[in-house]
Amino acid sequence: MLDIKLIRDEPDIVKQAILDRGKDADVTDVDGILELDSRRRAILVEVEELKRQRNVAGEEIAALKKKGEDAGQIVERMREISERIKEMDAEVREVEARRTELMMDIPNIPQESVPVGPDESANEEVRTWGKPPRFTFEPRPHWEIGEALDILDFKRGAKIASARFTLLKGAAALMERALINFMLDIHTKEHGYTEVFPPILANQESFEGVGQLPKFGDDMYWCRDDNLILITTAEVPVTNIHRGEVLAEEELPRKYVAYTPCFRREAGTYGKDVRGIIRQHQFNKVEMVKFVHPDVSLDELESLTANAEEVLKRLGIHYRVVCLSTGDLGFASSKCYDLEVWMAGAGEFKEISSCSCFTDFQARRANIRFKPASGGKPRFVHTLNGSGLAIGRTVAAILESNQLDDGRVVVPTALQPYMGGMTLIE
RNA sequence: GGAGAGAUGGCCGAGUGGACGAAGGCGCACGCCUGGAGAGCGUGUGGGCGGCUUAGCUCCGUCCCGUGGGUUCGAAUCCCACUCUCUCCGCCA
Repeated sequence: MLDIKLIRDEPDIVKQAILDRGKDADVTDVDGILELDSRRRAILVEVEELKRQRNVAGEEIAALKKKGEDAGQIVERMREISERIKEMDAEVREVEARRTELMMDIPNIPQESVPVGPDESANEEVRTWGKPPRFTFEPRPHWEIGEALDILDFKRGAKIASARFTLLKGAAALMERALINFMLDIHTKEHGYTEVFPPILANQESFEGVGQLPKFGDDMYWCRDDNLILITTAEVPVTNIHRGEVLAEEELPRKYVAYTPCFRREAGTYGKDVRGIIRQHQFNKVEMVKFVHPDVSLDELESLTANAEEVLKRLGIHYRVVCLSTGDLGFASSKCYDLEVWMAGAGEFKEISSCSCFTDFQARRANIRFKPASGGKPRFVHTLNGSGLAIGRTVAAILESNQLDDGRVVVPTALQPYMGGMTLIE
């Protein structure tokens, strides 16, 4: 959520941001908010004056009664005022609710350094690492490799659950587990993150706190009987660790890393990535989340991205870093780098991590603040998060990058200790 | 799932329908005291919204005692619903 003061003072900046983002655009909402906001304040001034009168009268009544005198007249007068207050309070509540509703749908303001453009075609490649592997044969996509090795079983995954669920067997299951440990170890032991294992179901407030509700409920699995939702990413529970809290400035930055399964209905992606394990309803992910001081959030985005990149470097997988354009930027994000890994079999780059700075957008929704060390009022922290990395896609990338002409797959050296010394999948 | 208890300021803890947001204590901050520290003494110690002024960090108002409603001229205090925590029983990885 944006600061109402920003919308008041700089409505044109907000409108421009909405236009730059393209698709969610409805600039008239800003005017609607401004109107409701001034209505709200006008009523507030009036009703607070009435409340003041009520408080004064209350003291008078108490004093009169103490003296044993009759306060009937004042009471009678106050009865009317109270009635009026009740009406106006309800009005304020209603106006406020409508204002908040509109505000919840306004996306974050992109950073100035974010390229302006309508969609992913305007994204900017920031850097690349490594080179695409060369083959003396036609490299195959991971689903062919996986089925041939009998480690990816799509048919049975579908039988057990539905399409876009995959049964991992043998070396694939082992690699999945190994990658989780491998990544967690890097981030906890070398990058200074604290490991957490959060609830995999979260309530509605938690989803609202990170900006996934009310807008994107269609993509979630709801347990309606219990009013809980399967998390779409660890960002949801981990960011909400500090919902409603005031941290000490000295506690910043707070850095967490979590492995969790993630669940997405992938509504509206029919026909996209239908083969393989790129787009699944259930997938594993290691996620980094940071709570930082507002002054350093963009630096923290760079280091967060570097932390994610480190995993790919250790695994020796070719990738590039892309700065998303305004049109491709997530709703809550002010700046975002995607790490795209080279899928040797498919011959294209695929997103494997998304590292975002949300400035105070999530913190305002989730009410996460810090107390400045120099004193003064609490301020909103800035939040960031990034995958480090999506596990399934990493498996796919390894299978495709490290395949041999006979169908076997070389286990990356760095991962071998995590797979019981296995060097080759055959 | 059944039965019961409870939710007050950073923490502990009192609280009557009407007294700067609330006794007391702890903690914390500043000051005094001290050669220094401690003790002691003194002062202070939350947040949201809004107004004025256009920035007072020591202005004014309003709201906040789990959350949301209700009763009342007035509610932390009475009523209702919900949420959470704790104890016991049952079931269970």
